[in-house]
Amino acid sequence: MSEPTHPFFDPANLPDQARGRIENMRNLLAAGIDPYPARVRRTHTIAQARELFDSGNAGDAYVIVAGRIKRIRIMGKMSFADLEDGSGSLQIVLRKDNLPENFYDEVWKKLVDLGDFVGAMGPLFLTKTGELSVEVHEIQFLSKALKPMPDKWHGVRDPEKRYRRRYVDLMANPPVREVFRTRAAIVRALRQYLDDDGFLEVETPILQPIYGGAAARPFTTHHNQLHQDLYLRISFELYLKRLIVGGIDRVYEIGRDFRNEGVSFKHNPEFTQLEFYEAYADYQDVMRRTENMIAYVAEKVTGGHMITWQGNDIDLTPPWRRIPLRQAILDATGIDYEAYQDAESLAAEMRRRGHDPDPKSNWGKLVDSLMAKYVEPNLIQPTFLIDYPRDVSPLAKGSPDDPRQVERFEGFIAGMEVCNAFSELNDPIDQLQRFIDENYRARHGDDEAHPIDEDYIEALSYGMPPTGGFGMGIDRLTMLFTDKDTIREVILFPHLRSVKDEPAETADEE
RNA sequence: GGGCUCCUAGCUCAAUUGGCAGAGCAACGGCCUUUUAAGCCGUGGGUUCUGGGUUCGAGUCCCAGGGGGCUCACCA
Repeated sequence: MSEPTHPFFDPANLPDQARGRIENMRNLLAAGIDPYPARVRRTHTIAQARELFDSGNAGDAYVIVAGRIKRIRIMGKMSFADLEDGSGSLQIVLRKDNLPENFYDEVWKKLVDLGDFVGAMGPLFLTKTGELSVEVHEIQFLSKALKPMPDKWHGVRDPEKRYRRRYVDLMANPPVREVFRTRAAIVRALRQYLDDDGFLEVETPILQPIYGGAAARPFTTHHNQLHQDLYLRISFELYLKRLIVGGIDRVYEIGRDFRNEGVSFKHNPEFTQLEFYEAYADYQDVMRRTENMIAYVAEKVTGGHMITWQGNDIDLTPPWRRIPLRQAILDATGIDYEAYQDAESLAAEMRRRGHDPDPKSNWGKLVDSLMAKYVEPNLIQPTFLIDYPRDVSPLAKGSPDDPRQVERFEGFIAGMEVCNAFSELNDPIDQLQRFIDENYRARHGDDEAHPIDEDYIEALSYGMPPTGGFGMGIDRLTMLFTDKDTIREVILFPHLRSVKDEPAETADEE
């Protein structure tokens, strides 16, 4: 059994602790002990062992528990160690007298390291101080850890280390696991809610020849055999609405979107989205469903409707506040955007009031920037802003009484946009015109504008019933329920720049 | 992309005005059969992110680069 020649395990490259652990592993092999056996005869998870003892039926029967050694306390001829598996942790007690000849001194004290996985066999008992423990008569190695564990008390703090090596974060910082259990519970509750209400879960293409459904720049990729450029989807919207056309009246998808844009505390290049579409519903129906759905999730995850986020107590009980966007911006800035019918006059008014509008913005984007800067951060309690400018909503249905507005809302909690929804535009002629407008913008510098999706127009031409559509970021929702202030804490492997192993040498070359 | 800021032992963190690079945990050696962040005695461990520069002397000051964090811009 020769070891590979690779710098990774070259002792010359290793810190002394890792070197010592590899040495211990070799000594195990030399003693005829397999450091990486194929299986363990585990009889109980740690939680099951505790239940067994609590039931009073444990008696003197031997159990075998297995897990990672988190702490060791050697008291001479007797040792205590804390064993941890996915269900909890349990103390094991070793006495020199209870173990095979020389095992205690030569193997346990010398070759076992913190972080190793072992199986421990023996009866359950209570120590003098009342700690449930296994009185160990036999220890089996399950997996040797060749790297030292982080600090047993402080864990690992450096965010870069935590995100790049999330496995270390998870093993050293137990609360992190809880975040991802909560995240799973949220997704489970959403599925339950929608499934119970007759929604069909589907999966639509991630690789798309034409991207759309959101204002964002895509990632581009290429299919070699077909000589075809493809995009990673930025939304599911246009595919899900094709399914509405096809007669699937209630449909949803939970999956990954990819947007080629900046990274921030609430933006990751790939993120998880829920979208649902409901035929014969409008945005008012969707609003009611949204607040009920999130309240349902809150009940499932927390048992109630109250959450605390960064010190703010937030009440998710329906109904949520509904404020027309126009009113919200008027209240926050004193600007009634309806009084300024084009970008030039609105921008002028904004400048008059001391704002600094982006000169490239069209009217809709100016309105949106006012909302994002002066309204959104203050929407701590759940709030729907309703009735948006048509300019920024190329897929939403116009309001019957105001051609400049669409039937759209966004939901805000804790100063963050968590969802976006509207009455879907189902007039294929209107939709085509909007695509043409977008395409014009795209060719004039707006790199987030939509390309024309002719097949989507084709689909609408077969007739799509009045439909309410909805999209929500699962990551942001998880931030709320786990009281985290950055999206990186709720994504297991958030995007980070890769570390170049090449020194700066190449930088100066021409 | 701009501004600010951080990067020191396996981990968590110190290091005065530029003056021998330290502690706790972890590791190694010893004592210890009821500990639970065990304790006690002793020992080793550093490319101070990388590369230049200033200086008698650089973790510290300057320049360039890499990575992280915050923030602004951007991101409906």
